[in-house]
Amino acid sequence: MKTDALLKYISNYIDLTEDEEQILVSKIKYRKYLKGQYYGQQGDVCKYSGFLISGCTKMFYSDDNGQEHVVMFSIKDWWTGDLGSYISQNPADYHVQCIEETEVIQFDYDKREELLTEIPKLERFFRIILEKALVASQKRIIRNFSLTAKERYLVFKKLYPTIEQQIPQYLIASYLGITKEFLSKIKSQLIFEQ
Amino acid sequence: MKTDALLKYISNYIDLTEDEEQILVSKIKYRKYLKGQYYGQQGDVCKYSGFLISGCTKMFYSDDNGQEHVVMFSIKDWWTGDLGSYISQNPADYHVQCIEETEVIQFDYDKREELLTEIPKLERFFRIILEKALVASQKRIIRNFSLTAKERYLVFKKLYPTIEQQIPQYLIASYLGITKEFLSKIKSQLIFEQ
DNA sequence: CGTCTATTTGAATGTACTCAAAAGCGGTGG
DNA sequence: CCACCGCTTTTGAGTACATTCAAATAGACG
Repeated sequence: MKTDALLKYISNYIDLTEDEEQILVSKIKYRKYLKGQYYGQQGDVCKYSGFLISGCTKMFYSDDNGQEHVVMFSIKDWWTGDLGSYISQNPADYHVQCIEETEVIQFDYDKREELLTEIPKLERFFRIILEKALVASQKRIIRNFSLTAKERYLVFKKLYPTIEQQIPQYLIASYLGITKEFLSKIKSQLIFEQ
Repeated sequence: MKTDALLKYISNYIDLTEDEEQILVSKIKYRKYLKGQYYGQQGDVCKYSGFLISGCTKMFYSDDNGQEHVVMFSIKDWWTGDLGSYISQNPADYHVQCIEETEVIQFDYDKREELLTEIPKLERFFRIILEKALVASQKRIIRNFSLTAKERYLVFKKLYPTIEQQIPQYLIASYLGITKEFLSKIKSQLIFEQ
């Protein structure tokens, strides 16, 4: 089943009975997106929070100069969608686009609310993963401040070794907060140093 | 009561019965810290998550060059302590220090676990505030990338108009990811522009 | 093979940093 | 009330890290 990956992931944090798993499965849906397809757009309300089964998405922001800034990538066993828009049901600040063919399990906003009421244990599940996500986000802020671009790139490679193979370099540059040209220079410098 | 501020804050998100409020109050404790006092240290396990009643704390990181980087400030109606250390009960990455006399309501790690078991509704409360915190953290990442130092300073002033009066300038510079000298230059430039 | 997109390279520029020194400012004591 | 101390902020010169813009090169796909 397509939902197995999600159930297994949840079981790392809480124990669901078979009945509860059935209720859960009845309120979520599987969906496949093509490469390049938008999961959600800046300005639209984010209707679904998505759990990735396979593939990769980028969440990004287009600034006033038309420049794109990648906020985050999502891969297998992580979540996608503009969380701020999802929880408030207000227009999204970010675009979310699939970098490759991507399979997700979707939580409709209303359905998730129902689920949280019917299976209060899920509150605990989301609370725990949000704590972890917040910690990771804070660490990223610190890295952006205290490390040079080169160091940030090396940390990125260590933290997410698989992502680098999945996506073009200019997106990594954007995620790291530098230009694609400069990342290219960093890489050639690293080769030279060896 | 010193705990009223917390109860009122919680009531924005969930409804507790009087019994539940009593259980809650029985498991938390009030504490006052002096200016300059450490709430927690890098390397030590963060034992208490703290809800601020008054005052101000900074969470910061000392990098390899001995430079300090402010990760966040906490003021009234927000939380303090190294969350990553608290949730994992591993040594903290950050120092947390009181910038002025500060009153907090403390959640001991074990007591909070008990509370979450006895009052499952609290899972919901924490889930909701964590969602908001994560969204804010992501927005900060984007601001750091897409805005210049000057713009970041102006946004900071708008978002947290009260903090600027509470703390020295060099801490704001650190929070913004710039040197104190450069923030000083930005300010003189802004005065000149008017 | 040609086209489109992604990456690399180089020169000029800019934003923010370092280091050093001076000025401001609040508190304490004579 | 003034002088002095410690701490914070300001100013300036020189520098470094990263950007912009332009052009060349490399890769992927039909």
